[in-house]
Amino acid sequence: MPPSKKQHLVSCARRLFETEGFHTTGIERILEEASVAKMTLYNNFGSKDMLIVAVLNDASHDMLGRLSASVSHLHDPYDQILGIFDALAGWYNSADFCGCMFQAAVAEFPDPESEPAKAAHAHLGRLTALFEDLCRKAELDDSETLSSMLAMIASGSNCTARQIRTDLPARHARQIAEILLERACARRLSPTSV
Amino acid sequence: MPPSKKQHLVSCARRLFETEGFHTTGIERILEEASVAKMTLYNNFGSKDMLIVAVLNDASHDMLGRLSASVSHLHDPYDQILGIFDALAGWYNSADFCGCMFQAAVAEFPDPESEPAKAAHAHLGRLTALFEDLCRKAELDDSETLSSMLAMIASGSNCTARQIRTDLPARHARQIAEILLERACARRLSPTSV
DNA sequence: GTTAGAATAGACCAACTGGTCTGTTTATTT
DNA sequence: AAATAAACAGACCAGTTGGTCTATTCTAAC
Repeated sequence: MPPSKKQHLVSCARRLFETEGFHTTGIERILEEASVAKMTLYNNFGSKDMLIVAVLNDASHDMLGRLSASVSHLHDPYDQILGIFDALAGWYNSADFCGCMFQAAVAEFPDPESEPAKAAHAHLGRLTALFEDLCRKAELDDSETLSSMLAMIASGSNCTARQIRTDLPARHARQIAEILLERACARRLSPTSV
Repeated sequence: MPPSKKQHLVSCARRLFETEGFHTTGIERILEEASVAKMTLYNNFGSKDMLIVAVLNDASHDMLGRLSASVSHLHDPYDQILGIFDALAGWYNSADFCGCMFQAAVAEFPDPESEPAKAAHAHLGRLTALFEDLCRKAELDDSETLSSMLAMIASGSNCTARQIRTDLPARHARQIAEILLERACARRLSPTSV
C-alpha cells in the first residue's frame, strides 16, 4: 500500500488481464485480488476501460524500459537491435509468459476508436520508434522501412510465441533481423550493389 | 436457408465475431442476425464455444483455400510463396478486413486447453504446412525452418495490418520473404558459401 | 484535536450473459 | 394422408456484468 493504492491496483489488474483476458476478468475479481474497495477503483480511474488503459500504459512503459535496459550494455547499436530479440527470447522463457498484452488488447477491442485500442496502438508506435532510433544510430539507410520491418517481425514473434510457448520464434526472428541488417549494412558500404 | 441453416448460422456468426469480437458478441445478437431460433443453435452446436470452433474451422478452410487458389495459376513454387503475401495484401485492402480471427481467438481464449484456442492453433499448423509444402516443391533446403519463418512473418503482417490498416505490412513481409528465399536458393546452389 | 480527503464495506441497480424447457408450426419422407 | 424430424417463438432461469450510492472509518496535515 505504501506505493499508492493506485499503482497497486494497476499491477494487480495487469496480472489478471494478462493471464485471463480483459473481458473475462470481472471488476469484482480485480478488487478482491487487490483488496481494494470498488469506489477506490472508480474514483481513480472512472471506468473499467480506463483502468485497462492505465494497465496498458504501465505495461508499455515497463516493457520498453526492460528492452532498452537489456541492450544498454552493448556499445554497437547493430548488436543492440539483435539484442532486442534475445530479450524477447528471455521473456518467452520466463515462467509467467502468456503472450503480448497489446495484441490481446487490439483483439479484444476491435473498435480502433476505443481507448484501449488507442493505447495499444501507441505502444506499437513506441516500439517502432525504438527500433528506428537504433537503426539511425547504426547509420543504416532507409531506417524507416527497416524499423517497420523489425517491429513487424517482433510482432510475429510475439504472436507465434503465444501459441507455441517456446523461444524458437524469437530465435528465428533474430536470424531474420540479422539478415536484414547485414544487407542494410552492405548497401550502405557499397550503394551501387543491389 | 437452402444451404442448410447450420452453415448460414456459421457465416452470420463469423461476420459478427470478426467485427465485434467473440466475448462481446452475445448469442442473442447472432440469432437475430441469422433469423434463427435459439434452439437451432443449441441443437446444432451445443454451446457458444462450439459455435466459435465451427466458425474458426470454417474460416480456416476458407482462408487456406483462398490463399492456395490465388497462387495456383503460378507454376513456380518460388513465386507461389511470394504470391501468398500478395494475397495477404489484397485481403488487407478489402473493405471488410478487420484483422485475423485466429489471432483474436488466441487472445480472447488464453487457456490453451479451451476448444477455440485449439482450433486457432490448428489453423496455424495448417498455414505452416502450406508454406512447408511450397518450400519443398521449390526444393529449398531446411524447408522446416524456412516455413516456420514464413508463417511467423505472415502472422506479424496480419498483426500489424490490424493496427495500421494498410497493405504495407504485407508488402514488407513479401520483401523479407524474397530475401529469405533468395538466400535459401543460393545456399542450395552453392552449399559451400555461407 | 480537529478537520479534510481518501478508502472502506456493502447494499443496490438495470442490463445482460449463456443456457434450458415447452409447446407449436413447418417441411420432408413414406 | 400420416408420420418423422427439424425449426420455430418465447417464456424462463440463475448468475454475472459494470457501475452508483450511502454511510462509515481510517489517516494525514495543520
